[in-house]
Amino acid sequence: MPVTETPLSIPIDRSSPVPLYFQVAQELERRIMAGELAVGTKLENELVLAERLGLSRPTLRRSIEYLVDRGLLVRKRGVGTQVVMPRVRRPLELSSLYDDLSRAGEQPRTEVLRLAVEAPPDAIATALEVDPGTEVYVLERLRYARDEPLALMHNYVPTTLVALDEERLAHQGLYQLLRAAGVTMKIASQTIGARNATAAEARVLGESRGAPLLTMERTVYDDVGRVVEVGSHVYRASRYAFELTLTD
Amino acid sequence: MPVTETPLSIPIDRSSPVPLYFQVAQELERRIMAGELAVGTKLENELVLAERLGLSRPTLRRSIEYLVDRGLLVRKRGVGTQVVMPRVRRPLELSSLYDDLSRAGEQPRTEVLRLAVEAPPDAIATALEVDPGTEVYVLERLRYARDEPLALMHNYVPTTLVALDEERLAHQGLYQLLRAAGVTMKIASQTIGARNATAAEARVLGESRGAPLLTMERTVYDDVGRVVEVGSHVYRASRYAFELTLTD
DNA sequence: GTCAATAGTTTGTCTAGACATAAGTACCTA
DNA sequence: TAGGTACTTATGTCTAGACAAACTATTGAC
Repeated sequence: MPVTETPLSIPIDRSSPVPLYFQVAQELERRIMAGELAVGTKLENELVLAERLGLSRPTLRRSIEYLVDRGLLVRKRGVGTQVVMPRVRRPLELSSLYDDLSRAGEQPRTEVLRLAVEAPPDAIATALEVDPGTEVYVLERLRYARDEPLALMHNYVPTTLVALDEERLAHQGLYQLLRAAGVTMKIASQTIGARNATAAEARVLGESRGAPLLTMERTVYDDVGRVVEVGSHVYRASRYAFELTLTD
Repeated sequence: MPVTETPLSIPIDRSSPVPLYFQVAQELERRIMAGELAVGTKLENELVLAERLGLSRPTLRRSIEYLVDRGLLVRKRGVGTQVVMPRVRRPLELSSLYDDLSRAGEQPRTEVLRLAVEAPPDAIATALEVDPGTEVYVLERLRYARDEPLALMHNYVPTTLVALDEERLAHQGLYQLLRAAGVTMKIASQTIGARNATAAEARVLGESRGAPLLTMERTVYDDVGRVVEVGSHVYRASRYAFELTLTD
C-alpha cells in the first residue's frame, strides 16, 4: 500500500469569524471527500503541520480530532495520522421521514387523518412525562411517497412547545414545524419491531391483511431533556426499511 | 426550577495511568447517573472548578466536553454548564446480539448450523469488497435466548482477519472473537426491514408460517475502512425488537 | 540467526496564561 | 414604561511549551 505523505497547504483567514480549527477541518474534509487526499494518505506529523499552517499544535489537533470523530481520519500514537474512507460519513441521524423522503426525491405527501387536543392514553402520558389527563396534541397522519401510502403515524406533542394546525402539517412535516418553533431536538430513543397488519391498517395502507409491517416507537428529547414528541408508527415493510449507521 | 450550584470535590490520582480529564469525567458521569448531581444542577464556572480540583482549565474543559458530547451536560456561553438527562446515555452502539443478550441476562446460546470456507454469492462478495470467487467464511447460526430460538443469522467474514472454529463460535459470539483477533470494529451500516417467514424459516425458529420477521442486513467496517463482516439476519418479531438511541 | 535493549518518531496529556464573544442584568434615558 | 447602553459573567478560541507513552526500526549481544 502506498503510504504517500503529502505536504499540506491550507489558506487560513484570521479575520474570519469562523474558528481557525474549523477552517482547517472543513478544508481537510472537503479534500478527503473530493478525493484530493486519497485513502491511505498519511498526514505530516502535528508539529510540522502546525508550523506549516501557522497554527499552534492544540489548534491543529482540534481540527484533526474533529475529523477523527467523524471517521475520516485515524490516529495512532507513534505512527501518525492517516486518511480513511470517505465511505460512510455519519448521517444526520435525527431526521424525520418527511425530510428523508424529500431528500431522496420521493415526493412525500401527508394526509392528516386527525388533529385533536386531548388527554392521551396513560402509557403515552408516561412516555411524554406529563401527568395523566393532561391534554396534548394527538395526531394521526398517513404519509405517501410518490402517491403510494407508506406509513400510518400516530404522534403526541405537548401543547406547550408549538402550535399545530392541519394546513401546515399537510405540507411541512412535524419536525420542520418543531424546529421552526425553536425546539432543538437532541436525542431520541426508539424501538423498531414488526408485526402483521390488522384489517384496518391493511385497508388504510393498501396492503392485504396479515402483510408485514415495521413498527417504530420513538421518544424525542430536546437539549435540556424535555420530551418533545412521542411517536408510534407503522410502515409497509414491502415499501420501506430503516437504514442506519452505527459508530463506536 | 431550582438551579442549585454545588461546589464539587473530586479526588484525583495523579499517579494513576488514567488521564486526569478522564478521571474527572468518569466521576462526574457516575454522580449524574446516581442522581447525586440532580438534573438542572448548575456546575461552578470553569475557572473556579479548575482551581478547586487543582487542574488547568483546558484539562477540566476536556472532561466537560466529554460529557457534553455524551449528552449529560449542556453548556451555554455566558451562562454556564448544567446537568441534563441521566435519561438516555448513548449506548455502546456497535454491540452484537450476543453481548446484548448476555448483558440483559437472557442466557444466549448459539447453535452453529454451518461453518464453511467458500465463495459467497456475488452480492455478498460485492458487499465484502472482495473479488467474486474469493473464499470467505460462510456462517449460519441459530441464536437462542432462554432456550427459545430467537434469530437465524448468516454471516460472511474474510478469512484474512480471524480464524474461526465451531467450538468457539458456540460459546463466544462472532464479535468477541473478532475483537480478540485484534479487529477494531468502527462503523456499521445496516438496514432493518420486515417480511413474513418462509416455511423453512418458520420451522427453524419455531414460528408458524407467515409469522412476521425482522430482517437486518449489516456491513461492518474497521477503523481503516476494511470490511470486517457482512451479516444477513432474521429475528422473530414476536420476541425481539431493536432498541436504539439517536443523537444529533 | 534470534531476541532483547535502545534510540527515534509521533501522538497523548497537561500547564498557564490571553483575548474574544455570547447571554444575561442593571441602569439610565427618552 | 420602553428601549437601548454598559457592565458582568461564563464559555469559546488560541498560544507556546513540557513531558509521557506507544509504536517502529535499528543495533547489539549471545
